[in-house]
Amino acid sequence: MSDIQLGDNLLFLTDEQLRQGIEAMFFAYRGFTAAPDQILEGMAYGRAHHRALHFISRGQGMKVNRLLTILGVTKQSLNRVLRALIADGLVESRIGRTDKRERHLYLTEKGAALEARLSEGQRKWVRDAYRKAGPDAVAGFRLVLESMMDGEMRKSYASLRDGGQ
Amino acid sequence: MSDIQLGDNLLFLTDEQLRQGIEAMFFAYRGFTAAPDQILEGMAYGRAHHRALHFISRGQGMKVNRLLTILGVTKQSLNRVLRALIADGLVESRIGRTDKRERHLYLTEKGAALEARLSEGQRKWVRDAYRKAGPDAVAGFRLVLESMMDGEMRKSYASLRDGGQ
DNA sequence: TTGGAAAGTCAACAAGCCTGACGTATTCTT
DNA sequence: AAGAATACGTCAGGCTTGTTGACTTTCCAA
Repeated sequence: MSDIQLGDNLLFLTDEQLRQGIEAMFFAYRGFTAAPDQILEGMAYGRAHHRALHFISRGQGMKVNRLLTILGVTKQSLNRVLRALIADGLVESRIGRTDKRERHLYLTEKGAALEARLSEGQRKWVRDAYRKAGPDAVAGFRLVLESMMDGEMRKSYASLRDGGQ
Repeated sequence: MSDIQLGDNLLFLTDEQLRQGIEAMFFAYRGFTAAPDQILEGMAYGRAHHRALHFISRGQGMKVNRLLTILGVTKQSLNRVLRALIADGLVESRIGRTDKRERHLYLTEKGAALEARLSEGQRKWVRDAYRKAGPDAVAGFRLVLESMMDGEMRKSYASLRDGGQ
């Protein structure tokens, strides 16, 4: 392919530059999941449980369907995870008041405690990286990640940020 | 925990900021893998095969052990993937000249063709995001990702960049 | 009242990771 | 020369997380 790509703003994006970005993303994501994975190993939970806890924590009372959309998995896949969390008393599933078909998901105290433990480890890890890189880099980091999201993702992302249900 | 963290350089890192970073990483990584996944679906290969092809392409003649370290998986796990790629004529495994225990991995023409197809899709995707975000943001993005890597990862990352064996 | 949406369940399966144990060829060390 | 170490491959079995397909229950709304 072409060696050099000059964008709108003279952005130099050689294939080599892009490859390095791809590899950086790969390695960084591994580190990103390492901390919570380590806490979870030995417990009967995995990454999927962590993700469910995280997003339920973010939007208490969230409907199952919304969680499904955010996670981007099938309901059958989520169901297995959710069933375990509910059975173990980490998540409570309450029937909707106005629409009784809906199930609203809440973390119990026990669930919130585990979520906090997982979250703290991961935040510390991100914070350390942010500190090393500095505030300007962080702003750029966020901007690129947001540019990477397509319409659906950005909607989920924004709704979490704004506390939307 | 604390609401506001003032770092060395007045970096503001509320828990909310950090959570958003975590979520952005989660969503972005989904998009990151979507393009190659789509190309691969229907073929008999998955993400693991893509990764192997990518890194073999980056370091032609790479030893199995090095690929193992980069990927961070067990040899049994890699072996299944590699066996398929070799059987299908995408990867060639040559016995080492100086040390005959070693196997050196090369992409065949066919392997290079698939790798290129996968890579082009992913590079296009990254390039689009980079364009949207702008060069300053890209520099920050890279800096944060590199800050996220621990020692081992950074070594792998740097060695690929420098063409080290 | 009937069609359809929302949620849940069961079954079967695959990818991709893991551990443990073992085999083989080769090279290094003593 | 003998034994230890290295590099790689393989068999067996298991776990998590994802998939599809088929089906039921509950409930809303036209």
